Amino acid sequence: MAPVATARSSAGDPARTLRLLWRDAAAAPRRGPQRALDLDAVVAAAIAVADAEGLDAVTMRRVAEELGVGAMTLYTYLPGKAELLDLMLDAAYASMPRADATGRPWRERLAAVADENRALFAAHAWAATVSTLRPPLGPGLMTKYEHELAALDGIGLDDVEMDDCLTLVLTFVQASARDAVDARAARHQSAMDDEQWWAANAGLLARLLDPGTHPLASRVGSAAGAAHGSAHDPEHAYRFGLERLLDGIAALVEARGAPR
Amino acid sequence: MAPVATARSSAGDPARTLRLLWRDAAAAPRRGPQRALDLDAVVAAAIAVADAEGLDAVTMRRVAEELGVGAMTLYTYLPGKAELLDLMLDAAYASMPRADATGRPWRERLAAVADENRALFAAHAWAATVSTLRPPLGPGLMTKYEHELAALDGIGLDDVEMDDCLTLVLTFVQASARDAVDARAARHQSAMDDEQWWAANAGLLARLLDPGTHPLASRVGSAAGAAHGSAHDPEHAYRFGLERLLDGIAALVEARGAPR
DNA sequence: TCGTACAGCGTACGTTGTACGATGTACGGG
DNA sequence: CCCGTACATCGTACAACGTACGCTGTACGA
Repeated sequence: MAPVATARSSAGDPARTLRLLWRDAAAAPRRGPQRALDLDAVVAAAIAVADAEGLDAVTMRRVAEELGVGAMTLYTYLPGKAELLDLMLDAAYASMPRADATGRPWRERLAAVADENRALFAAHAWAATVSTLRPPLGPGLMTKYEHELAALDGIGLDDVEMDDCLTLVLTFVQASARDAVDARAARHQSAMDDEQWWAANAGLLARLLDPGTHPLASRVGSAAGAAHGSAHDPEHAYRFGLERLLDGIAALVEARGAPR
Repeated sequence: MAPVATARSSAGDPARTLRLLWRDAAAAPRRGPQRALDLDAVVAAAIAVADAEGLDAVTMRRVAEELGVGAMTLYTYLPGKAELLDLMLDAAYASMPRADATGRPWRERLAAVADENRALFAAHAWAATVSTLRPPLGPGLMTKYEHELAALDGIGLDDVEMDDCLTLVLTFVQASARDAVDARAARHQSAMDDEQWWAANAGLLARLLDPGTHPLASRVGSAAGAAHGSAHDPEHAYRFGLERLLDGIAALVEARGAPR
């Protein structure tokens, strides 16, 4: 088979999850034997496995093995795997380098935000596969959110529009990054990279697809295939899409009669 | 735990997969007992299960049970689950209603393409979770591709740009739809819908987030939360994002000096 | 008529998250 | 100083998953 798991986070009690994310010291126990590890070590080990071998390799057994403990020991640090994913993601957010771009034009600032997120997904590809519908509301995300909103501050948008524009850019960057993850997973599982896959299929498809009934598909499909060497080029799609997105946001900013 | 599987397709031999997608009759056997089912019945059963209970419920055992046969019987119709996903997706593409929009302005045509895809994901939410990096190159996709390229034909873009713009729109619609799937899966697993989740977290977060160090996050976050009743509103994000995207593409079309 | 190609499928294996309960540790009240 | 108890650790077990293997029975071609 060939599944690439994406996982959902935030499954359990919100208060408990927030206490973990913010490392609430009051939650620490008083009696009993000393703990061999701490939460940061567990999260770091999980991230190391995910970076090296993908999110599928992050199993409770594997992370425990990495730390030299039994699988069930992890459950004394965390309620379950969903919370581990929340903590991994918030830690990844916290680790992002954030260049100060004050004074530059908003378009440059927003492009930098997109590139920073693209770099995040390049460093931690697994992060692109985690749903952010219910994001980990930890210190890492909050710092990231504050920084990214600054790119959209003072250009004439209201608060909701600022959030809308940021969401749009981040959704796009994440969607682009998922393709890169899929490409890696596909290569790993089928021992065939995208170019080989496309080369194997393009010839066969040419015999099945009638250019008479599908003139545009035949012409444009082969033009795009030839240009990218495959059915899809994630790098090109990112650069092209980001420019269109910024143009679209510029139209909104101009409609609001903005300075800078 | 809380995984929402997305699955990869196109794992095996490309020629075999294409023969299945295009229902190559020459691949049918000559001797042996009569078959109780056909490929279309298997695919239809799998789609029915996925529509009703999500892609996670589509297991080989479950689909077989739905058809009144043993699990291993499916392997006489298909090489494996990856091919089943390819066939499901191509069948879903083939089933999309396609209104003729010739004569209308390109922006309306492209918005219609986006809405048609959004409707696909509304009818078959599971389709949004399948990677399309290596799409099922079957008749359903080819018809869809031809139809969608027509929306971008004759407006001054070259072949590669037409494919780029279509890819951008489809990537965006799919990313939006994934959020809707995640929302449903989250509700199913945590017995808490997005508004309840946000209500439970917003109050707790307010005590952890310092408005002094995170002024924008506090202000914009609560404005957006109040506007949507949650951390994220997929429906609003779709409408907002599509308008920006079309504006961005319009800038490209104008730069090419287009008519219509 | 019968050899053989094929359909159907029962069983089994290795993998997952995690519930349960046994065992051992070390703190705090007497 | 000492022991009850709260806690850490983790071996075992279970119900899923995809699918490899090999057996049984069918029906076509010679």
